[in-house]
Amino acid sequence: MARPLARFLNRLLVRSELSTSAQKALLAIDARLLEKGARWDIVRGGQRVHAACLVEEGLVGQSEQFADGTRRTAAYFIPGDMCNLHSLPVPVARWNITALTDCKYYEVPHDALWRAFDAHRDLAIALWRDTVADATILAKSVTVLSGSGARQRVAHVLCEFGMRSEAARLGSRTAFAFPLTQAQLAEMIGITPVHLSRVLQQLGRDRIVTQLRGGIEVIDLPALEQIAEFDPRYLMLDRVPQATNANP
Amino acid sequence: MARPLARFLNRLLVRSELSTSAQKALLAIDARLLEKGARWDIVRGGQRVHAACLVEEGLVGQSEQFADGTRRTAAYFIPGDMCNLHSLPVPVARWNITALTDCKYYEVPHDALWRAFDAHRDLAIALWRDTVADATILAKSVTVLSGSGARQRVAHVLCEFGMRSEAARLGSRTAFAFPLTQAQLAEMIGITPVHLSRVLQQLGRDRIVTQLRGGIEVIDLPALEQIAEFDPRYLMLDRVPQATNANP
DNA sequence: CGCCTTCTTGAGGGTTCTCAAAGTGGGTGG
DNA sequence: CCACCCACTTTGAGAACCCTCAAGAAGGCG
Repeated sequence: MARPLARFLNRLLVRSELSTSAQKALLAIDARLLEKGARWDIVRGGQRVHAACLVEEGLVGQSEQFADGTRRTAAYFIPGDMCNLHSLPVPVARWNITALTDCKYYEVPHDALWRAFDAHRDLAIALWRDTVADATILAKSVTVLSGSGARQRVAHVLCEFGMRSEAARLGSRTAFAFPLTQAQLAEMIGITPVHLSRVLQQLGRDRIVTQLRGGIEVIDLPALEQIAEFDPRYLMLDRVPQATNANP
Repeated sequence: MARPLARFLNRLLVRSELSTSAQKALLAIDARLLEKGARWDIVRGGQRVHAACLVEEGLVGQSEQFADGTRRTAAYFIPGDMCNLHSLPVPVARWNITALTDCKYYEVPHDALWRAFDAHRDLAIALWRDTVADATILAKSVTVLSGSGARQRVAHVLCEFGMRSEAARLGSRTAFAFPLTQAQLAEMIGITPVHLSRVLQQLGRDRIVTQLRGGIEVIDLPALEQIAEFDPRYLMLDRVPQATNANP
């Protein structure tokens, strides 16, 4: 694609207004497209990072390795997400960035992003805001994990994944690709694969969701959202009021 | 105090180098000191926010209200933390900011922060980095909640609270004020108060921690850190390499 | 066809929850 | 100084949820 950052611009525009000059500056950035198989570590914790990773295809996770060798995934990223944007202000990685499935991603050099950051105040704020949006999703994960049982956790992640897929124009909130294995999903929501399998079957028997090959179809979205107590506002998919205070 | 943001500057300096002019600009910001009792909502979700809140005394939480009236706290803030810094790039609150104990805090007007942001590039990056540090703590909470039992959760929050208290010069990592009730702590780590009580007693019987009046004393820090699998690097308390790419 | 990964099913056990009641301690007013 | 009240903590017993272990079924790919 001629404009590697096209999808990322689309994501930024969901949450921020951007001047045409800022948009052009972003689209002018060149980036290398890489392709890796599942379980490839794009970044390892401790590394000095010089580029951010823009997911183009597949799914990427932010995970941590524990003493016993198991991994725990704190967040996932879909195409259009800059999974590593926080590496710009914090260039030493504290987390592993790992391909959860086969995937393609762009390596966007930090210095190009810094130049855009310095040249366009609205873009600088949009980038900051984007990392805050990711943080809000993490905060939501904390409350979901700390306060609900397996059925609600599953329902919530399905609601969120659908909404994010729709916002990224990858599908609709009721029918979307879902390439994770049950083992991966189970680990993300903090239950065992065995129990996840049972919960998904129950949701199927209740005629709320069905699993297709590598995809999810939500049959009864209101019911699913009620189980999840899903309130999509935390995703910030509406354009929030701008920080209008201009440089005096 | 003549310089309301003195503690916040201290926190920023833990993670970022700042030019003396940036430091002066920060210290020159004036802010109103407010005092509120426990359970006071400093900010309610949905509100348009015009000031960030710098905790001066007491504990502040970032929480969400659920349909059944219960609250779930995703993060806590200690003196020196700007609990609301993300409101600068995202001025519509998505969370409640609530006094967990009686507390004092400064209301730091957004426009003053924006002026400092615009005038000092290093400060702008330090502010961004600070919100990323908060996000990293949230990510850590996700992995702790999704992957461990009650004993490890308790151990982890005690380790983290100690380290953060020490970094903020409020105590040491083995002896620090801890003004939360067991009910509040239980809700934060996703267990019931009843069970938390039992876990704390067991930690006491094992001679690992003792509870004082409104405080914690860690008797056996290595044991506690082992239970928690605690690795303090995620707190970013060492000064990370600067993003040195200057404006060309 | 055979192997590999993934998903499913079953049974038993452990952790944590719920509900209820009693104990503790600080603060207040008599 | 004592009595009372309130919020917080502790204790106990039974139940629910989820985990562990193990084995079998299903699907993709050589």
